[in-house]
Parts: sequence; structure tokens; C-alpha cells
Amino acid sequence: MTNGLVNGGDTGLDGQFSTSLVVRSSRAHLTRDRYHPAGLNKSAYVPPHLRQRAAAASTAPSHSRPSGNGWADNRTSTPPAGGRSNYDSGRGSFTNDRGGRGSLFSNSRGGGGGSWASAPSSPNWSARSLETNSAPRADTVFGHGTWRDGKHIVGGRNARLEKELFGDANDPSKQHTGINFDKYDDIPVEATGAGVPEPVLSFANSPLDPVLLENINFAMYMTPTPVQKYSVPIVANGRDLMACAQTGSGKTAGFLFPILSASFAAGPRPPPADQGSSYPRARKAYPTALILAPTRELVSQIHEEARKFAYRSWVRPAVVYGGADIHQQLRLIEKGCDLLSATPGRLVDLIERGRISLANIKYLVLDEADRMLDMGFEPQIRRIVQGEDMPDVQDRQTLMFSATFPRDIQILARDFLKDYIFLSVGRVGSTSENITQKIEYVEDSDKRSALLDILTPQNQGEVGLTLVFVETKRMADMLSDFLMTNRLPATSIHGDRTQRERESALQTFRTGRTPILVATAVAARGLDIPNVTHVVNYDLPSDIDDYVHRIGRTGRAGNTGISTAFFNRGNKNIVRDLLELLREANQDIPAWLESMVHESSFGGAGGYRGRGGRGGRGGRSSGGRDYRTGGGGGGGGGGGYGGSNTSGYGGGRGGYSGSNYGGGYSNGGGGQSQGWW
DNA sequence: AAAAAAT
Repeated sequence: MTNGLVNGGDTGLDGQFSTSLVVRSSRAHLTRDRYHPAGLNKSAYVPPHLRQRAAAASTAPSHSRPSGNGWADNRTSTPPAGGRSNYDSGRGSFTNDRGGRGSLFSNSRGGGGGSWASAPSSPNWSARSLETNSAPRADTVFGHGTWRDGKHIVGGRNARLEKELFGDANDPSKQHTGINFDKYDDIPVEATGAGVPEPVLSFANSPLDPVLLENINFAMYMTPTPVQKYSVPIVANGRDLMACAQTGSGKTAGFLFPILSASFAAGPRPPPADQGSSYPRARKAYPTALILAPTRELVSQIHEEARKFAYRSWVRPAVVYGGADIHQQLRLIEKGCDLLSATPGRLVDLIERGRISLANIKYLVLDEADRMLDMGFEPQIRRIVQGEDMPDVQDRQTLMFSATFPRDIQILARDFLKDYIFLSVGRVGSTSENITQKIEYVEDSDKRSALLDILTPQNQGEVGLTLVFVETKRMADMLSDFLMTNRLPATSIHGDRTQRERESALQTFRTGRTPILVATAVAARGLDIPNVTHVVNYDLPSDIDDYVHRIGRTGRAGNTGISTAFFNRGNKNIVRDLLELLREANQDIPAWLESMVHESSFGGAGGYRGRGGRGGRGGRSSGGRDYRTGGGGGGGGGGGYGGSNTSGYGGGRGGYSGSNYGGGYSNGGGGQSQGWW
């Protein structure tokens, strides 16, 4: 109640259809095309460059798509080889548009979603559900299962697919974090909130589906990591989860296992009532689980995990992200899209095209949530979660993962989660001693030769991979060229390379063909690459959290690793946090570094506010603490996270109104009204 | 300041 008043008074929107109409019309020149008022009889929006093709497609067969279409036909249809990277160039030029555009659209969409909700329902969903959501039959040979007559028909084993998914134990590029788990037991975990279920101690003695357990065996995961010990029962009990954890902690499996397990048992969800779009339903995908992550590589990595653990089940994992041919992705989605991993931009695109509906979502996962906000994804994320046809927070299960828990993430948690359990997992590595961190004083002009010194001896006889971080894309190119000229097998990954180049660089790095990878921030977080033995911070980041993520690419899964950072006067801004971190991790600290603190212009201040005991770090990030338990906390919010209702855009905005909340992503027009509202 | 992300 109170929330509604606050919202209404504040924003004039409050999800009311009439008010949003007003807003929409004021922006009609921007949104009219896209938001065709029809919504009911018109087909979904088709972008200009596709209108001809799409028109042809929609008059074509889809309705009469034979039930077996998915498999029999697609099996033989190989994706076209050419014509993929036609969008690859010049992406940088769009950078400044994104936030602004996203926010405009979310307004208009909010109203639309509401109006659809009351559309008449279609009585015979059940027959259809099997067609759209589940597999074609008789394909058990291929390692896919199906769902028929309320039963899970498990697919037969498939040697070729098994090798592709699980690799063989001797292939280091396929080996996974599932191997060396001993060190994980040392990682502190804390779960808070009402009714935290007991953690499970083993996969076998957990509420996981037998088929999934077999897949876990195939993948050679022996023991659950601490995150998994908690997340499995938490999710299995239907609870929402906010977890402060990083990828190295095993969180991907932590959310995939319980989601897949429950899905295996429950079968496909009936598709929602027909929402009035005449767009051929058979071509629209209704995933039941959605996973959002910030970078393409990360999303792709999650998808590969999902493929493993969905093996032989009825669940069809799918993945969508930018930079790759969208038509190929559309074809794959049509083959099955039950668990979808996506980057926000491409997902919004596909929703606009009417090819994906979120109406069936039962599980929503936001991975690397803090990073997504840093990257300005908040408008898209809010649109996806609140402005489209995704079920309300009460009618879905939501899991958020984030390395840090700053204010804006707390707000997101309050808006997206219900009565959640807060899980805090200590850092893997960094604070423990399995990464040896060296800091060297190197002037910019000496960095190249210093790098050669490091790489040359280290790469003799060593099988390990070396990851070199730089601050700019240009530097990444220059440095990898420089290394290659010096006969060192290097490649680079950064956002100006095409998606194909990025994937290829990652692949040659993983397999050791180019055991040196020069990378920008694109590779700093989340990527799970086994065998990285050395991380070089050629340029130090200005944010200590970035540093922690970078060095976390080595020393994974209990192995040891080395990290070397080049430090000079240009890095003073990080010196304080760096010292703190080195002390925590019991590292040797060079005397000259200590003395840099005193040079640092604004010495005191900034300090470490909410340094929660274990793991949590970073001044503003309030570490890994469940702020709900911390007494006072954030005024306005109060009970906000408990009952934020329906289409409401969160409760009590008072809490953060004046803060830097808006500035975070609105890189567009200065005095403008706050982007999203 | 730079990076990332739909085209």
C-alpha cells in the first residue's frame, strides 16, 4: 500500500496503463513503430532491415509446422558457413546510445505488458506444450530425452555427444573445476535469512534427480563446493537466493543443478494463455529458465555447462548473444529453448522480434549482477524482468549472484527477490595463499622488456598458460603483436575483435596453442580457464575488485598460481586497497609499496567502510554482508524487499533517491529525467 | 578513462 503511494506520487507511473500511455505518447516519435498499439492483432515488431524476410517467413509454414519438424529436418540442415560476421565492425560507435534507448523502451513496454495479462486463455495448451517445449520423439539415440504423457523419457547414451560434452580425462582443455576440490572445504560460507535449509554434504545424498546425478558423474564432479552445498537445497526448497560468490566457487553448477533437477521432474510448463499476438506460436520460444550474464563468453560458458547437465533429459538448453548471426541462433532456438542463457541486449532484441516470450519463466538467474550494473545493463535488465511478460516475483524463483553487494545490487535484490536467503562465500584464492602475488615497480617505458623477462624463462618447460591484462584494446593489440615479433606464441582478446576472433583466441589459449593471452577487462571476470598458472597485470586496474577478479583467473580449484603486477606512480589510486589485500592474503609486501601510501594525495578518508569479516572487500561494496541483518540499514527500504507487489517497480524509492543511482548508467543527456522512470 | 553490450 505505502509502496504504491510512494511510487505513484513520485513517478506518476506506478504501472498504471493510463499513465503510461501519456508517457508513451510524449515519446511517440521514438517508439511508435516499435510499440504498435495493436499488440493484439498485429504481429510483433520486425526491425526495418528484416521486414521483407520476416514477412515472407510469417506467411510461410510455421503454423503447419509438423510436429517432428524440430528434429528430423534440423538434423540434416547444416548452418550456413558464410555471412556471419557482417555486423562485427564498428560496434563501438553505438556505445553511447544504448543506455538511453533501453530506458525509453522500458517505459512503453511496462504498460503493454499489463494490458496483455488479461488476454483470454487458450483451452488446449497441453497438446501444444509438448510440441513447442519438448523434444521430438524417437531421438533417444542422439542423447536427448523427451517428456511424454507426464513422464520423463530419458534419452539413450550417445558416445560421440558424451565425448563432446564431457571430454576425456586426458584432455586438459576439457578438464574442469570438478577435479580438485580439497581446498574448497576451507572456504567460509555463511547463509542468513529465515529458514535456511541444511546444506547437503554430497551430491548422492541430495535431492537431485537421478539423471542429473549420472551427468554429474560423467562430468567427474565428486564433491559439492560450498556454494553448491547450500544452493542446491535452497533452490530445491523453492527459495530465492542472493549469493555473493564468484565463478571459481562453482556457482554455475550451483544454480544449474537444482534448476535442472526440478525441471527434469516437473516436465515442461504449459505455455501461457495466448497473448494475442498472431505471430505464429510455433516459432516463439517459451523458456522456463533464464540466465542473464554480462559477457558473451560467459554466457557461452554457462551454456556449455547447461548442455552437459541437461544431457539425456527433455530439457533443451539454448544460448543467445550479440556478435553472432542471429538467424542461426533463431534456428537453434526453434529446436528447443527450455533453459536459455543470454546477454541482455540480444535477448531484448529477440523479445522485440516476438521470438521469445518470458511468460513461462519459472527460474530467473542473474549472474555477475554487479558487473552487469557496472556495464550499464540495468535498464535492459529491468525491462526484461519487470517490463515484459515475465511472471511476477511471487510466481517465479529468482537467484542473484554477485561478487560484491553494493547499494545498487541491494536495491536490485529488493526489487527482484522475495524473502531471499543470503549466501556469502569467501573468495577462492586471493585471500587464501594459493596465489603468490608479486608487485614490481616498472615504469611504463620499461614494461615491455619487463614482460619479456617474465615470459621467456617461465614458458620453458612449463605447461601453464599466462594471462596478461592491459587497460586498453589498443594496448592489447600492440602487446600481442610485440610478443609475436619476439617469437612468443601470443594472441589477444578484447571488445573490438569480432566475436569469431574472440572465441578463437580463447580456444587457442585454452588448448595451449597460444599459451599467452593478452586481454582487456572482457576476460577479467567469470571466465573459467583451467591451467592458467600466471596472471600478469601489465596495467593495474584502478578498482581493487577488478584486480581480485583478474588474479582469480589463476590458482583455481585449489591449484597454485602466480600473479605479477607492474606498478608505478600512475597506480597510486589503488595502493591502499592493494596493500590491504596483500596483507589479508599473507603476501610479501615490498617496502617501497608501503611508502607509496604516504605519497598518496588523499591519504585517509575513503577507508574501508563495511569490511565484513571474511572475504568481503572493497570500500563501497559493503563486502558480502547481508545488510538486512545489520540493524539500521537503509531507512526507506525497510520491509521493502518483502512484499514488493506485482507490476510495481519496487517499493519505497526513498531509500536511494538522491544517490548516484541514476548516474551509474545514464551516460546520455545530462539534466534528463531519470532514465528508466 | 576504458571496457562491455543489439544493430
